[in-house]
Amino acid sequence: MSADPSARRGIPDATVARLPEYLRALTGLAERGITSVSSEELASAAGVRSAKLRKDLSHLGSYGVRGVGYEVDHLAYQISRELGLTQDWPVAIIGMGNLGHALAAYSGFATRGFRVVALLDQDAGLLGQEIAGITVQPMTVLDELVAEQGLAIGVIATPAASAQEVCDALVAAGVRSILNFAPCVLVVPDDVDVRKVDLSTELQILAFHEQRKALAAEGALGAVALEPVKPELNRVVGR
Amino acid sequence: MSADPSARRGIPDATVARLPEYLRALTGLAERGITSVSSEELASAAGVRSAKLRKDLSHLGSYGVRGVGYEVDHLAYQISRELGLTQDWPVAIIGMGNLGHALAAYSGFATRGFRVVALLDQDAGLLGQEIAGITVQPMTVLDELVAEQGLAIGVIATPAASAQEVCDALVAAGVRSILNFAPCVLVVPDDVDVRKVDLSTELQILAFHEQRKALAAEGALGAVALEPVKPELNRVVGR
DNA sequence: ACGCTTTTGTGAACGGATGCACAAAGTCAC
DNA sequence: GTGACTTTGTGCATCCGTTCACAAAAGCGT
Repeated sequence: MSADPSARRGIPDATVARLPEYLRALTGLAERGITSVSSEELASAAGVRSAKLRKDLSHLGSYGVRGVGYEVDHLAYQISRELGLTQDWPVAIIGMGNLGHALAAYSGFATRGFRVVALLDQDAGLLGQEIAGITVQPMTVLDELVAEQGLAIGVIATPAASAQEVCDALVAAGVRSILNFAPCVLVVPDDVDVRKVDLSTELQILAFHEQRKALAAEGALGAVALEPVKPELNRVVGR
Repeated sequence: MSADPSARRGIPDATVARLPEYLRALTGLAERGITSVSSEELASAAGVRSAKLRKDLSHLGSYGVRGVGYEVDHLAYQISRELGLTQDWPVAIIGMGNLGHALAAYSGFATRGFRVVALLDQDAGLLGQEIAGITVQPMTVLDELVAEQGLAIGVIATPAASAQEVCDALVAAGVRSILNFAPCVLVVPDDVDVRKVDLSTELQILAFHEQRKALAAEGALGAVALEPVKPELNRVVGR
């Protein structure tokens, strides 16, 4: 309806994915006492091109001043609001193995906007144990957490074998946003969002590029080696 | 040069990012004794559309049989090879805090293709301690690791404040592939690949979508009440 | 041998994201 | 008030990735 540029029905996913980085950069600037920033400077701090930054920001409204730049606090607030960080989202972590344990203590949650309200595990042996000041509870409290605490986000840190089962329990309890650390594909209804964080996938992508670099170097040396001169350049590369 | 379809100069990044998932799906099928699979089945197991899967696979060559499908073992091998997993990549983890500790013990590395050869930390208090069977060493051994172990991949699990410093040390030692868990932008030369894994970014993206869902529900209920009042509500801050 | 069925591999259309270049809109100096 | 200067916001062209739809290729039954 409105011609308001913040007709936020359609902020591109690619833009949304970058907003947290912009917010982080702005927070850093604010801590250093900087109150105003140009798109060029902010883009550089966030690791993108200034044109991309400006286009991204234009999707949330017109918060800059031509000839001057952006007011750091104000822009940070606008991005926070757009991301829904002006409220605290209750989070539950399921699976208190190595990873879940680390996540419970990880400062990432300490960021304004999120609050760990529960640690859950299926293993009766861990129940009652206290981790990072929170008592580990059984999965059966999920319904209660959603109803009484407004639990909205579930973090799955279980082995892959139990991830789908845990996911189903979260969905059944009414959780519609899931962060999955288990290396597997989760099947969920359309109205549930799943984001996946996968260490071994990332390593494999790095390995692909690393291999390409190694092959390129080898190829370059090989080409030289084909020339009848300079045989001593044949060094072992990569491997 | 060659008209070989596996002219791998250009496998799209988007495709490379999905290959690990295909590989995982294939491994799962193989474990269940399945020897042949159609693009439809494999795509379903990997959570993508069959057309996308087929196009992705077509970038590495023509390994399917029309009217039949793909031979599981063979395709798994081809993807492994393309990803560079037929060799073991030496990995070092830097930063033995909560996260680094969990990563050292995490089974993600146990996947064929990677081998943790060192755990490093700048804190002298942790040196000599043994984690997951590996002794924590100081950063100064980096050069040695690259020269003698062929260290190729560095995993940064330090706080954001020291991440760039650690990154610079890795690059100086010759490491060209970095997986960064610290919530910050790393500046590196062009020939170095950095991939970032960031818990709080992922949570914030989820929060955005969660908020949108909440607003949509609210809007559906109270559309009449909310609509006329909205303009000028957000223009509070001057400068 | 031959047509019927299945499934791959891919050309072509489409849509979204990126980068470029510049007009519009503001500040600042005087 | 005016003109020079700075920086935003955005139309446009381009590129990359996804989806569609189908011809080509293989197996199978007769």
